[in-house]
Amino acid sequence: MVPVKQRTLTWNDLIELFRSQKSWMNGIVAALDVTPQMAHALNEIPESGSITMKVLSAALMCDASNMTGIIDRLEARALVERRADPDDRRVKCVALTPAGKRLRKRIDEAFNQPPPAIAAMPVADQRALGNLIRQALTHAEAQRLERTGS
Amino acid sequence: MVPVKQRTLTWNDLIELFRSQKSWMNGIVAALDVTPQMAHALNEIPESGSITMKVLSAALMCDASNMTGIIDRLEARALVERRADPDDRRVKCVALTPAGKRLRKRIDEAFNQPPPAIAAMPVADQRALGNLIRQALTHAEAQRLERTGS
DNA sequence: TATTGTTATACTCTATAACTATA
DNA sequence: TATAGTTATAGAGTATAACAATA
Repeated sequence: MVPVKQRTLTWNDLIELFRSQKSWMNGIVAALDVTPQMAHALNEIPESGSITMKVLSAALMCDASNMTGIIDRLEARALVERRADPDDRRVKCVALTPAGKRLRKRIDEAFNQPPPAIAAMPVADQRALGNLIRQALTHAEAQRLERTGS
Repeated sequence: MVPVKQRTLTWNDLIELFRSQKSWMNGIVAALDVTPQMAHALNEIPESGSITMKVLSAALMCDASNMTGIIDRLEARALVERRADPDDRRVKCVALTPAGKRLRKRIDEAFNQPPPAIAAMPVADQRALGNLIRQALTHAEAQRLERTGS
């Protein structure tokens, strides 16, 4: 009877799981012929309508200059298009093209699956894990608001 | 009474948590004046003794040519040193310098803490999460062996 | 003056291919 | 021939600073 370790979840545990599943995820995005960041950006652009560069770079938590490059690459692939904002001519609105919408849907489906290491667990554990992680996400969001919105 | 969502853990949940905690982690490694990959490499080099470039690149799941660059940067900072392997002159052994050992210890302590979003949860939940994630890690390792060792 | 987005620049990380030196 | 590591190269992501257009 091996005693179960009763330790809290550390950053090391989390990053180790993330790294172990990275090649699975890289394979999925590579098969769709995009990079992880391009996939993330596509996922943040609404199915219909548009999003500004500023909001997009906040969602990807990267610098605005960085966002320019990622959207450049998506635009070169005709997956998105930049539009002028009629109300404020400084602002650029990014919208999905039909091809972008199709790709976004495929990415969305792939990323809403459990990664292989999770899928190998009993379903009850997968659910317990899902509930706990989503609870952690609410704390993360609250802490983010505390940092930025004070 | 809001019903709790009973969904399994998806890749989207996991990556969202990871991204939300990334700036916290980036802050820690930046304060220690290393990049995340440099920190990871330092953590894989044993406290005493050495590790070969090949084993190191397998641990970081990156190409060998990539490993050369990361170790170059650590060596330029005098945190590690390359030694010749007396048994096989093709092999390079990487070992920590005294400064590397000190830094490795600080990294190890930082990464064995729960990230802020986890630390905000009740300790019982943190432990449950730790046990479930470490269970997932054993599945990940089994799947890795299945892929490579068959 | 402040804000949105871009350009210029520099560095890290990433992989592939060609190479050196061993085995 | 095969393996360990490096170099050369190219592309992607990252941040900072300077800039243009607009508010």
